[in-house]
Amino acid sequence: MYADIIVDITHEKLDRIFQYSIPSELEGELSVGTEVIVPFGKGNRETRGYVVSFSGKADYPAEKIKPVLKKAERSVAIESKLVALAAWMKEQYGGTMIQALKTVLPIKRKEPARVRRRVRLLLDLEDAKEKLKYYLDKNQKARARLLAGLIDQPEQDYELVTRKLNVTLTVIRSLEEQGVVSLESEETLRGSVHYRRHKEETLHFNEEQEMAVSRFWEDYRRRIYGTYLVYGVTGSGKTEVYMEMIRRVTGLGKQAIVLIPEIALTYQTVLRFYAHFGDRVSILNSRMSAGERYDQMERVKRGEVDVMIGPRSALFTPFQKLGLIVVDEEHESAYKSEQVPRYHARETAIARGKMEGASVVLGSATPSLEAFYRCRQGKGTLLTLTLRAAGQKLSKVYTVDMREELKKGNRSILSDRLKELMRDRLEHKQQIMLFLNRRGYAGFVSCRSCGYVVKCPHCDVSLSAHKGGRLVCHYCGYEERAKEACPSCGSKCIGGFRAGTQQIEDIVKREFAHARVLRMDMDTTKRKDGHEKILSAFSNGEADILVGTQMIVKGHDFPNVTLVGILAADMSLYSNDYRSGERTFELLVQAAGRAGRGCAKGEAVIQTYSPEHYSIRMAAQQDYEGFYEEEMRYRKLMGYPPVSDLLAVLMTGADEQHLELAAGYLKEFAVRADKQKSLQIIGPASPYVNKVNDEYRRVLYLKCQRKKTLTEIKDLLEQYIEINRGFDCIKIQFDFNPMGVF
DNA sequence: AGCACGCCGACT
DNA sequence: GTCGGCGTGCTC
Repeated sequence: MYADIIVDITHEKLDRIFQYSIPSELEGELSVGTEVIVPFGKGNRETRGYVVSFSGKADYPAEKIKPVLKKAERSVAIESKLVALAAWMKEQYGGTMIQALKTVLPIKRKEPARVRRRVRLLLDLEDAKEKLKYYLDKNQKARARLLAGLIDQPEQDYELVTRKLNVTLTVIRSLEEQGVVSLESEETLRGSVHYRRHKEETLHFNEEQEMAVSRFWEDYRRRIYGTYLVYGVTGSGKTEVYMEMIRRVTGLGKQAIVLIPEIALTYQTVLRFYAHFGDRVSILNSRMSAGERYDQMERVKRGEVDVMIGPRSALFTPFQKLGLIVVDEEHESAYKSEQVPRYHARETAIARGKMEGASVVLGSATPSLEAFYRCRQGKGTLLTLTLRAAGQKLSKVYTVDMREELKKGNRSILSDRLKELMRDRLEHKQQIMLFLNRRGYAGFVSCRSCGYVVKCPHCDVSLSAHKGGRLVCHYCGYEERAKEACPSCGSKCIGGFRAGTQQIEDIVKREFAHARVLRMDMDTTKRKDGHEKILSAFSNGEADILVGTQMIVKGHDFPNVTLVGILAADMSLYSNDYRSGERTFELLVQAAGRAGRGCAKGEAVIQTYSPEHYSIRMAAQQDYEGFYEEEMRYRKLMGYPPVSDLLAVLMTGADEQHLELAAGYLKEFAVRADKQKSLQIIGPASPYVNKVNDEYRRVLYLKCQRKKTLTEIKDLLEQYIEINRGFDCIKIQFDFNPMGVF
């Protein structure tokens, strides 16, 4: 038995497995995640390492394998807790332990900007020149190079010096010993905000909010650390509830993590947290460089931070005494990682909470079926907020059947009802949002005469028209110039089929000549801060109408918006995706919730071709539980999550026939491995996007009532793939309860 | 990252 | 010959 160990995570060259034997006194003492001390390198330096897995045979000359020295002290336990979480993630979501560790541990990359190591000349010019002459005389080239460089500029960056002057650390060290130079490392931790808290802002609660907090606190005081779902309609003041919970938990000397989907982190929210917790708050976002993130984590380790706010990666903040994890907008698909391990931050938060004795609070106006189901099963406590905090009414929602509009002879993309309401709002100087649900519908280019669609030569998807006559593949980045004529039939009638925001903007401008219209989509937010700029412009009343895609729906408060138009509600409904009903409902309710956040009452118009569909019906009534019941019936019938668990096995390979064959073998193996016949196996099938980057793709779905069985089968598949030569040139990824179908 | 090894010019 | 600087490659 050998222990596979990763040493000293901080260096990329050593980021691989080293095998060690296990001495008899440590037998049975080690497990995956244990932090150990091992002898490493020529001098058998004592080095920190983590047990990552165990193997029966050595992949390395057995006589060269050294034994593990000892277990590391428990003192630096944060890391080993996170390693244990990584082990859980690996087990749950597949992939290698290294991949899991990399997502969990903050890796100190070669970041010149961070630990600025500087080399400084200690001698004055005279002495230095003399010394230089001496080195040149003695033909000590490297030393001379370094010194000459420093005479030129007496203080330089370590990275720069080593690279440009081609000297190694050894040279700098020897000059340091001679007192010629000094090597200094100054620590500048960026990203720490200096914010003076003026006064403790007092929170005002209504009865429901009060109830939610005290229900949570009753448990917490009795050391019951559970999972809670704050189900609160838009505007019911969930953030205040979180803040009060955090205030109480941090009051006990514990720390809290707040996860937010990237897009929902508004400046207003940030300020509120600062106002409350001052510079004990730290904020992470995905635009930060690796160095900046590392700095934040350093501050945490020094105990300078109590509250960490950020996207899913903030979940791995190395707090000593983690007391609470909040997952805001828990239903958001951004919480599912797109990279291996494809973890879901909600599930992983619950796992971490259990491991470290922290409570987990999920929050949403449209909870995921997973979260609500969890409460129904008694694995979580439901805390409901039905009232808008400032006492406003919920928006009134109209559904317009667009088929009827067509019968009436209205061919416009705007229904009569919507136009009428828009006119009214413009008269009253109130603002309007028009939302286009355009998922999976990104302006492809086709021939009007023969129907030819321009596709990417490397991927099985159509190219999207971008500004400046470019056609771009969204999967691999391939680009070509827009075509003048159809390559298939030669017709000149080829062009972008763009029922997009731009078209709507034009129509609106034509219909309402005096209205000021702002558009927000991929094109207009490309530039840095484009997103923020447009939103703040709209917020300041610089426009009457905001036209946009999903991004205008998330998390922003515009008090003067009293009308929301949803132009094509069912566009996301008819994909073959088992989550499409849920996603449509979510989107509609969130969009409708944007209206009437101020004092005036809000209205929303849902335009649809399928008003009878339960997702749309229930959204119009803003009836979450009604939707939940309907949707759960469907999931139960089909055996989809959260009733059953679903494991997608995604296989990619350059040779389609070989891939087909391998996929078939894998399925047969799965059938054989499923001893109790409790699995339902679907496929292998060609996914919707059949080819990406010249690699073909196949997908196999495994459904099972018991999650455990599924992870066991996943382990067996991983083993089978590793042993079998036939899978050498095929990449396999597991996706546990995927966000959609492939 | 840190350490040893081996190459190469310089000095006894 | 041998000493010391310097680049290179390896670490279970």
